[in-house]
Amino acid sequence: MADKVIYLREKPVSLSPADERNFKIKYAELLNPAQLAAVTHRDGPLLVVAGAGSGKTRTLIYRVARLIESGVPPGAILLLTFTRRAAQEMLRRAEQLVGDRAGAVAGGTFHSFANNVLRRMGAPIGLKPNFTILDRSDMEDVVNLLRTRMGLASRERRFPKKGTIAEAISMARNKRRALEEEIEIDFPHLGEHQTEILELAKNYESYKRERGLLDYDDLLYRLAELLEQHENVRRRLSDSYRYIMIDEYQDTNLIQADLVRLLAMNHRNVMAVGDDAQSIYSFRGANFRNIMDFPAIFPGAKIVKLEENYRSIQGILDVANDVISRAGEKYTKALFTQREGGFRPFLVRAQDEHMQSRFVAQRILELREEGVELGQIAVLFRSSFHSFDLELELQRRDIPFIKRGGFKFIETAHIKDVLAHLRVIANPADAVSWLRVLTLVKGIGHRTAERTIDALIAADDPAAAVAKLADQARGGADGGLKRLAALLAELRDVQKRPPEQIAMTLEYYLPVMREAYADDYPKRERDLEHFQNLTERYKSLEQMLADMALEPPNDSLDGMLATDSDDERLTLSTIHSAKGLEWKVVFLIWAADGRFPGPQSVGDDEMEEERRLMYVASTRARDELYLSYPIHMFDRSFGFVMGRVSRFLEDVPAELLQTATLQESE
DNA sequence: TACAAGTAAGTTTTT
DNA sequence: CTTACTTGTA
Repeated sequence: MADKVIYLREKPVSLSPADERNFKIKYAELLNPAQLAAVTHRDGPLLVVAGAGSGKTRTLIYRVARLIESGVPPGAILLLTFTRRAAQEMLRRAEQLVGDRAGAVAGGTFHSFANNVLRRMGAPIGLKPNFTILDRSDMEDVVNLLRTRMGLASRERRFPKKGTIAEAISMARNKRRALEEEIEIDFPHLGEHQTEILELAKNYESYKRERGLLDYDDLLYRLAELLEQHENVRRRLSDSYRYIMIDEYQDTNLIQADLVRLLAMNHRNVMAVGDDAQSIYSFRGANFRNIMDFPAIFPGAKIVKLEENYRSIQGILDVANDVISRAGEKYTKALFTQREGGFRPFLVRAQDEHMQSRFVAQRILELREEGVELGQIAVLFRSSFHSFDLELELQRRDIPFIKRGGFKFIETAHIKDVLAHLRVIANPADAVSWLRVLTLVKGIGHRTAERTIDALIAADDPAAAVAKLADQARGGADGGLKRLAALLAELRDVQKRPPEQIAMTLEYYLPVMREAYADDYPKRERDLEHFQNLTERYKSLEQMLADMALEPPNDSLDGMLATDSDDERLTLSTIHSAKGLEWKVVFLIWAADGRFPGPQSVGDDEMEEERRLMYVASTRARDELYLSYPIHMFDRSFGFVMGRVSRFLEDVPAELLQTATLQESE
């Protein structure tokens, strides 16, 4: 941004019909009236309540194009979306409309935006640009460390485990509650440990602050802190991003809504797009009431509703509308479509899980015969383990697939091990990674590692400090420490690029790994190879590490052949990860009570969210929708029990669904 | 003090 | 299947 930009802001620009001729794109011909109203809106707050498949993305893209065509510099537009993938996809489509200029639009998730701003401008609140981002399992590592350090582990009453504590701490922050209150409301069974947990949470805060560590929640909170306390920073950001657009607004939480308010304080040019009926992230503190509250935060906001669905045929929409119509909460709109079609969604009863898998695999093969590409088909499920049996069946039949959501291979121990070595190079104060790196050395356990870490952090040259440790080491740890010192020196010495640094780390780590995971190291080696390929393109270590924490590649390798392109692969996905996507044919497996909704959805609010999930799942389908469930399902404590169809489908009128029972052929 | 092996208990969704 | 904690051995 070299040129100085002067903004004229006396009056919102209102275009008379004649002015339309100044635009290359014929907006009025390409958009319906509601979409057009949203796209041509220029200054001031705008809320777009957009139903599933109503052209929400299209509206955002055309608004970006319209702004650019009106002379707004692309760099002054900030597009906050749910995943960076979504942002990139939007910008790609915008580029098709207005050309390369769209590439300069800023975009990403709240977290990645916060990361960038804090690295660039975080100094006033005491942040160094090389801070480390802790993902959830890093956070748990720290909690665990403090738990042992505080002597909370061995007591008569079992102290809650690290995951639960981390969950409570994070949830409190996402819902913007005091931890006491959060424990009382969502974790009443932890009440007896409250004093210790509060103490631990306090230690966790100072531990992070002292070592330049930020967890996911810190990214948002510290950005808010920066904007609130330093008006000059806020002004600078507000001046550079003069038009802010937020996708999936129903899934933002209070702190994110607050960030929007702060960023837009100086110009109020905010466009929020969302669907209250599709809010599925309240477990992360998201609150769909943010949508309703938008006009209160931004008085005078214009509201546009998009209700026409362009995605699904009427038969699919009828089922989806019926599911959501039984919700306790009344939603703002009902979808309609002009896509007629004779297909009614199938409700398929299978004898057991394996039969369900065979049905899905068989139908997919038939569809392929009919000319439907695998890339046009998806299988959705509530929890990622629901697809295990199906994955085996797909492999058996050589159907290539890609799995999204659930398991992240970046979180497996071996990948985290490799990353830890690079993280201590990027931020030598990163105690979490030091702990990992040191305990990997043979002869060093938690005790020794912990005693040593503070000295390492204080040292100017960590590699030399490790070498010194090797000299003093007892118990056969010296050899391992020497090799580690050599690696660290090598990694630090030259300004190498991530791919080389990873290659060097692997040379050191692979022998260590073969010993540590003697039983399954071949699989882990393949993972590491895949990981190496993924990181090939990175030029900066910091960028790579930030990406790995914020946008981890979460595709599983299983069932994926190197030769398969995206079009030739079936998608398996959790419903959460399918958000915003669509396919020609969608299968929803395990539509059974006890799986979907799961056993832990007991409260009314939780059940409402499960219902919205069912709505999201069914509205992903364009032409065909198959809902299936097994009537015999395995339960840990009861063995095989009778399965029942999901309560959300139970009351759907019979004429809206075709029911089918699977039969073994002779 | 480090670590392997064994027992027992709890299991969703994501940045 | 993972995590927490105990016990036995070097």
